[in-house]
Amino acid sequence: MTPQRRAVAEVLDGENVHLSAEAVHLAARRTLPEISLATVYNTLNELASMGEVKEVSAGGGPRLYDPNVDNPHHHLLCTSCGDLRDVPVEASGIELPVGPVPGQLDGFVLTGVDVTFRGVCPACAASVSV
Amino acid sequence: MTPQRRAVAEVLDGENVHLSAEAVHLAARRTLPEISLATVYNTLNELASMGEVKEVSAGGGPRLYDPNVDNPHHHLLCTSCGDLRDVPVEASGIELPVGPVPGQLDGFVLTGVDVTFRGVCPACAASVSV
DNA sequence: TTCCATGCAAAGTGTTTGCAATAAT
DNA sequence: ATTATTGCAAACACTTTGCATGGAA
Repeated sequence: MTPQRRAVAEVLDGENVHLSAEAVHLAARRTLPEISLATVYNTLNELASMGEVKEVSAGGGPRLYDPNVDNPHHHLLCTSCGDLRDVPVEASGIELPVGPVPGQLDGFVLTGVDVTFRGVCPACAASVSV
Repeated sequence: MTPQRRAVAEVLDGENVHLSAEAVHLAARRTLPEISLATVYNTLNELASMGEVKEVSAGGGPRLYDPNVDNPHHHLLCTSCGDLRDVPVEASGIELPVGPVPGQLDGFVLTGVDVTFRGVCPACAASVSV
């Protein structure tokens, strides 16, 4: 556990709006100014393969990193500014299949389901109408 | 309507496995060998903004293009080979909210919901176990 | 000493853009 | 003649990789 990894982990910890690698880099620099972007990428990839963090691809932009891996949740993407936040499952009107998913899926071995709501956040809606 | 656009449209038409821009380029070359990749990108972007095609971002890989914009459906992504195919809604065990979505979503104006199942396709499962 | 993580810079992917040549009205 | 579209190549955004350095066991 190096200072760099700790810095990256601290940035992610407790976030509910998900960050890009560059945003993580920026934030991590506040506590560790000499950390490099490559190290942030490497660390994020390690965290992802350890299952500490989940990579989510939002629209066409950069990959975002979601530290909330324990509570099942959906995502809410602002297609205007790219912000991606969590949505509690019970607020979404969608229920995930509880049991094993039906075999209709062509013999796939399923590992998960992602649900992403797309829309325009209040801030963007306001700035468009101005 | 130029030959290039027709070639791109023809490639996409009727596909149920979604293609990357490069795959579209490759396929379009079969009928129009001189078509350029840039034109494929331009055309795909136009089709997308006209609503004839939907861009979907699969994992970290290239963007994929989904010509099936009329029938609501989910997606099934093989995280091993990157293949993305349609799933009929009724085969998924997930029901999309029918009415207006609850106001719990922080005042977002919703434009859609994407549901993506992740898993490993039979072909990849077989080649892993070999 | 041995090892691994870092930082930098270069290379790699995927996508967009500037511009001259071309084709259509 | 005017306008829009193409192809090419260069630029661009994001991510990964190679390699020399430096710290920890």
